Amino acid sequence: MLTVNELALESDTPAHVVRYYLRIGLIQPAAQQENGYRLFTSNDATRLRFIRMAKHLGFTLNEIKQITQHAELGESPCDDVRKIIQHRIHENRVKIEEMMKLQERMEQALEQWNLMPDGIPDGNSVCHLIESVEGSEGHCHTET
Amino acid sequence: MLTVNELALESDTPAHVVRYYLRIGLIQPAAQQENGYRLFTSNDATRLRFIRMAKHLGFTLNEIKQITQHAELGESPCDDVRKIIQHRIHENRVKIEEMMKLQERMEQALEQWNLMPDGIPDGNSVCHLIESVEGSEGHCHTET
DNA sequence: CTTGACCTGTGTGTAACGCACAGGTTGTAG
DNA sequence: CTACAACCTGTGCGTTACACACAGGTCAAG
Repeated sequence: MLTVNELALESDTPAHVVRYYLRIGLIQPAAQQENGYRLFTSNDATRLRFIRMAKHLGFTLNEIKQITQHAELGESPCDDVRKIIQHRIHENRVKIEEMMKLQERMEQALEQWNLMPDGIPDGNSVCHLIESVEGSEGHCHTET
Repeated sequence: MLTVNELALESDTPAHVVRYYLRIGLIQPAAQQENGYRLFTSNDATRLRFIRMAKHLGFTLNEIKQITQHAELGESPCDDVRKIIQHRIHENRVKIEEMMKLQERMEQALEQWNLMPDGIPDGNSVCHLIESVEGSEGHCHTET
């Protein structure tokens, strides 16, 4: 039987992360000591390693929870796994594009500001640098 | 004097976002009705539009708070603004790179899985697809 | 006066931890 | 056997930027 710390070492996971996973019910202790300390088997270490793999692949903890619950019932989670990854690939592509647009906006702004002096704010203006950025009035919506 | 809803319309900001900004003290009501309703001036609409501009440029709400507080005291926030953007540009570049690596991992996995059938989980394995992914054991750390 | 539509402030939930705290445990020295 | 320090334990709260729900208030129409 392993303590939280030992399980953390065994599964190459920070101990506070193990405790967090316990808290949200992603893993459960196999037993409990009289003083409240939680105990685990090497099986739990295997599961934790699985969780880290899945996270590394972009699965959320909730999705991982679903997957392990399916697996626990003997149902194959593979179909869901494929669907989730496909969805995540699309999602991630959109996010990356958004961040690249932001990157461009920031770089353009910084370059533009190189030619501008600092200013003292007055009633009309908070920071003339930010207010000078082009296109800050034209856009309108943000997708989820 | 404007109500929350009118301020939201005036500044092109969703009303629930205005309420959130009020909650965290990013904006303050100019006055208050007897029934607790908060009231604003057109100056507040200007400030809200500034906030939206800054957000669009990648500033966090906390940073915007600092900036407006500086401006309120008559100090120029421009120097901080330049520093923050520089920092954010670097940060964002790192994040984008991480997300592109994740994208590659996900795409490689999905392709690899095309050749694999679904599997029924047993005691040793939760999902053989995820467990089959290469390199899921080799890495070790994540930066903040 | 009532009905209905709309608006109000506020409590809570989200993702995935990070940090802090009070108390428990273990090892070593005296 | 005791004193003390180092470490470990569970848990509460804070983080970001909202989204949603809810009970109650306001306003115009009829």
